Amino acid sequence: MPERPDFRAPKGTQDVLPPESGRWEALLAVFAGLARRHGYGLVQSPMFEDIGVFQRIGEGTDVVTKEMYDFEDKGGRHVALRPEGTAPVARAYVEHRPTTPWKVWYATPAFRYEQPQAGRLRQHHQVGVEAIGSSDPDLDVEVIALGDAFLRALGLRRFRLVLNFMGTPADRARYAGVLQAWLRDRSGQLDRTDAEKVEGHPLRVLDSKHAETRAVLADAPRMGDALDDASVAHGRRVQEGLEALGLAAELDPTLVRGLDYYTHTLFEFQSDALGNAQSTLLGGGRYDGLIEQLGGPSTPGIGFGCGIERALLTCDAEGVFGGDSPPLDCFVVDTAGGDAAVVLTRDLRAAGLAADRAFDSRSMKAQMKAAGKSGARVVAIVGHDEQAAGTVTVRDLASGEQGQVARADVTQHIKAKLAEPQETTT
RNA sequence: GUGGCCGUAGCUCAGGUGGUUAGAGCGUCAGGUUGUGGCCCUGAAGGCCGGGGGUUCGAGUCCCCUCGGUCACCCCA
Repeated sequence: MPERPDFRAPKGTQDVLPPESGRWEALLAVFAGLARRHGYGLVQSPMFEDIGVFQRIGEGTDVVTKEMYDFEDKGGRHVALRPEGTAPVARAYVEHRPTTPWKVWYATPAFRYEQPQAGRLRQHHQVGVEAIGSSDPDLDVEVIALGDAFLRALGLRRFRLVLNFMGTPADRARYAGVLQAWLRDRSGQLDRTDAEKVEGHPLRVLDSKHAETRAVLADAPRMGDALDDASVAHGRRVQEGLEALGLAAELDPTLVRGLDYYTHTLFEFQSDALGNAQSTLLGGGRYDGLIEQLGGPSTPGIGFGCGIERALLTCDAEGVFGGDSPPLDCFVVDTAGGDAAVVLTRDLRAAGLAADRAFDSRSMKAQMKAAGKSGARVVAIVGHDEQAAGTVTVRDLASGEQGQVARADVTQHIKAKLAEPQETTT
């Protein structure tokens, strides 16, 4: 006996099917609309890049060093599936040199080889924006406000905006050195896993969850003290702008993000709806050195990414952004066979209506059941009687009223009927 | 990558201490109404009990391995 195949979606991936996928369509439409109104255009770039594109941006990060899906293609090129959305856009900017400020948005899968759990997948999806070519703090404010507007448009309310400022790459390096020296002297008091980070990534120790470490950190040197005057002014202007828009932000000097390229403004929208482990809904920041690292001229940039699965999970937790798919306008029931249903359904659709029908010559009762389940407002019945008389029976599913309409007038009649306020009786 | 918990029809689940043909609700299909949905009634289909190995006269129930999910760590969206 041959083994029966038993294929499943790969570990850490999932199929999104109707009706759940209706929420994806809606979410994407919300994001696309907001991006357009903010002056951002869509960018579509490859799902994989030369692995160097990603290695350049995160030499010390887990996302790049441990979690990448990389492989050699048949031509011997070492490529990687994108683990995040910013680097490919930055690479495209360097390649094409569009005029600045270049404001773009994307919706993309992202791949990371990690241990999956709810809200953390090996293939997840993000919507995001990037704005390249301006260091104006007002742009930071615009990007953050766009993130806020998006979450609110989904109906989310129970989230908070957390901010930090890293300063210039030089500020950041200086602070990392100071912090590292300070932590070295106290490595015995830190949690063991945190102590191991001191040499490689001292900044990572900052957002530790371990109580021992947090106690030590209480009087560690602050990042804010390491910033130069211009960096301080940038941060202040961002905070003023957010305030002018009525956006409450909480400054957290221990906020550190997983990609190493951030400078100046760093931000996250967090929700505790999913528990601590997956609290970040949307995160981003400025990356003023990134374009240069990818071979372009020194060019500032800022952006964010938002995880779609996580956003939807958070919507569930808050009981918002439900998945009511738009109902059908008309369902065609056919008991006579022949071309009547084929042609009528086409005509309804051509007239701009959402129309569907039953197949497989099912009984009228079964077809009516399907019509009811479809949520259609009206049913158009074509049977022997109608075909003989050159008419169609049009039934209003909510009221149960029905009548004969001349075949030539059906689409007009149904359109007019749909324009009437919906019956609520019976 | 490490550790805990879980894995029975499409879905949600029930199946004391191992014992004959593995059950329910919902969903699906058909009939009750030979051209009329929702409610109701009747019936049917649908299970390598995640997979493999072992213990046993006998395993959905016990043991081992494995795959998947989930939670925590880690990391992050």
